[in-house]
Amino acid sequence: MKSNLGVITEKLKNNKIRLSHQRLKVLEYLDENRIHPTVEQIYNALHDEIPTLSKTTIYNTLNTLSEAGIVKSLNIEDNEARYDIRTDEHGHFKCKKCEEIYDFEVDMDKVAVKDLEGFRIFSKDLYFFGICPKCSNKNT
Amino acid sequence: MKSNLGVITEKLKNNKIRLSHQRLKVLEYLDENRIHPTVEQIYNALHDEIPTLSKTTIYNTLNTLSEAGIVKSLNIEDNEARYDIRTDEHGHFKCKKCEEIYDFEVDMDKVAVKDLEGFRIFSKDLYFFGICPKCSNKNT
DNA sequence: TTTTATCTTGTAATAATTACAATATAATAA
DNA sequence: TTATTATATTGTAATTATTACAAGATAAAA
Repeated sequence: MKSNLGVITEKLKNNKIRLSHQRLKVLEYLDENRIHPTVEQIYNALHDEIPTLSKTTIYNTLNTLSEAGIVKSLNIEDNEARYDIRTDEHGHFKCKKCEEIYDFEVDMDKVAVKDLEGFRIFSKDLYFFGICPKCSNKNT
Repeated sequence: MKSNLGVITEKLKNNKIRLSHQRLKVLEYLDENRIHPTVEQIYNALHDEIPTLSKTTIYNTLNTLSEAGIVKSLNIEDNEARYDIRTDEHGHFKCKKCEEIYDFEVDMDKVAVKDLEGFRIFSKDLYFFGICPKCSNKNT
């Protein structure tokens, strides 16, 4: 499976963000692990390869990248941010049992929305909660 | 404007939750101040009236009430929970300028959702972000 | 290669939330 | 009403996520 390093560096260059080793590794990790990881998870995954890596760097990197619109930060429960390399409009389903987060396609324009005349809308977050098929089948 | 103390106590009794002074005050505050407040805001508002009130109590209360489905906790940005006494399905718009949160009506069933066959869905959170009309009109 | 602006790192600070034990209180029974 | 008891409240301390900051390191431009 070929990595998307080319696409990643291109995105950074377009946004005039320096191509540091750490930034590339964080983005590569997000690209290859579509699990909507927390900072902790990213840190644990990259720490072996980059022993000097600091958690502050991951926070700085993700803040820079979300401001540039290259990654999307998710505030889905638990007061711990998660990060998604997909920035196109889609929904997130979180399983209450296994805690896994699934992407799903959604047509936000079909949401019937009254009460928002005169509101300028920049972004839309849609979170569903429930039990995923895997956990539904694991019943006692 | 008559308060809904009757409705509130009824809800607690139905859920076998004790009618403590603190719980009633927190619920009354949420009912009369539809601003989706943080724990901090609730604490500041009630502290004058109940000088011994502890922040831990507010956390405990809100956790109990959300588990019972009497209030809804919102994870809308900033890693600081907000609380809503409305528990029916509706969306939340957060203004990026004034930080105010607005309710809006939404028909979630109209959201075209593929990819969720076999998923049992318990709840749906919809958050919009942008600029509210008040702030749009405050332009330079 | 040199320069310089910016990044990374480690530590310390901040902020939100929870754990816990002692005291207080609501609900129940007498 | 009073006594009992299970549960709630409180204050403090602990935990966890995130940010602030300054010194050293590095990517990009000259």
